Amino acid sequence: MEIVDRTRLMATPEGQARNAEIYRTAAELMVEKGFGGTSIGDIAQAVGMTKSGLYHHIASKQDMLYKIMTYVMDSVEEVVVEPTRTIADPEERLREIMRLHVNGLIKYGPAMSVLMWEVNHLESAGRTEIVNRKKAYHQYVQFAVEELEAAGRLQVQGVKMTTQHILSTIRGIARWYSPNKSPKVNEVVEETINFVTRAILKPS
Amino acid sequence: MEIVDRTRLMATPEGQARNAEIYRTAAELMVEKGFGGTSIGDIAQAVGMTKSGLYHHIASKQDMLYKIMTYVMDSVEEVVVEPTRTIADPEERLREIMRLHVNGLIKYGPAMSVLMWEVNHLESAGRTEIVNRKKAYHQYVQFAVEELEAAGRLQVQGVKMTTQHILSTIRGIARWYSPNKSPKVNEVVEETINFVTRAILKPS
DNA sequence: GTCTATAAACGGATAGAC
DNA sequence: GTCTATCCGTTTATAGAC
Repeated sequence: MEIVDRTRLMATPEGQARNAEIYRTAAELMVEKGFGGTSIGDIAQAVGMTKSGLYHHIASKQDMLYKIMTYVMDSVEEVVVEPTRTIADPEERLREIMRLHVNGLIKYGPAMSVLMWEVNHLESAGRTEIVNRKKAYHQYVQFAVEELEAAGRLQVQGVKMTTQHILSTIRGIARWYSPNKSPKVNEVVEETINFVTRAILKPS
Repeated sequence: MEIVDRTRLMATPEGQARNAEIYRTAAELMVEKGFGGTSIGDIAQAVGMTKSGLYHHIASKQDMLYKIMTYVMDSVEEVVVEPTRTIADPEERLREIMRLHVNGLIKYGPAMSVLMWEVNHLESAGRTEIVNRKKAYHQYVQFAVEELEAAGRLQVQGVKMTTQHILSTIRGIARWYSPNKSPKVNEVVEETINFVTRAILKPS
């Protein structure tokens, strides 16, 4: 099941395939070596170009980072938030959010990792924008937890800390999961959902 | 309750106070801007010195990173692993590991964050060494989970994934916890332990 | 132990040819 | 769309004075 078209995710507004490869490679390098540790030269070399050649495709290193984050954030809103908005039951909604979030994490690992861990390197307006969108997503998850608490189905005291723990567990997957290895995606998804729901919900 | 003397943690072998300040400041900057994004000039400025002045205290930027990680790793082994080795019951041991780990995380936040997230920037021999020590700690935690499974007290299927989720939850705290804010350290410790134990243990 | 000065390399980014 | 050549600021690191 495709969550979203892979090309679209990393495409620039012009939507060219070459750009997709550039941004994907850049994301991979940034995850491996950090934004500051990844030079334009590194990226150029990885896609088989010179620095100047690369600059034909990008505006600046900073803008690259912004574009990667924008497209991933778009995807999260499109494939995680939108499809779950209409789920009335908070437990079911939270389960679905987690399922889609983990699936996206695994499919678009590097770019999502950049979004999660390199926001500090964004500058000025772009930074504010991405930070706000990330906060909004956090709020969206927290809202489900709040509804669970209001319904008396939450086992824990702190809604905020609970939300943090849920998201930490999910984000952590990006650090240890490697494709083509033992646990299949679906196992990871299911066991993560079980882990979290057992942790936060009253036994039914 | 002091986990370990703060000066000792970041002291160089010579054990001078000035060095402690330098390494602590360096760790803070590296957490904020990443290893690659933090220059020797930044660190020098933050401690009120020139770059050359700073080089009297350090061998190289790379060596700084290695020293920070070594001392934090030493601390983890000393204040988390050693005091829990003799606890026979795996559940009690795991609880105590989590308690001490979270406490250390909060007390020595920046340096621990560097250990957790900047290992990729270590080079050659030092990198191998630190990576192995981190693996050993991971194994130590996983062993408690394995013993719980052998005793039939584990509710989950995968020991490895469970260990990852436990450590993700703990490490995540470093990303959202800010001192002098609402949840007191002890609340964080207790609720985190509850979160994890509910997630992984069969109801007793 | 801290400074000024400087070396040597690398960084992001641009101009202009093809 | 990719290249060579180049600009210029920054980076790590050292030499040597005080």
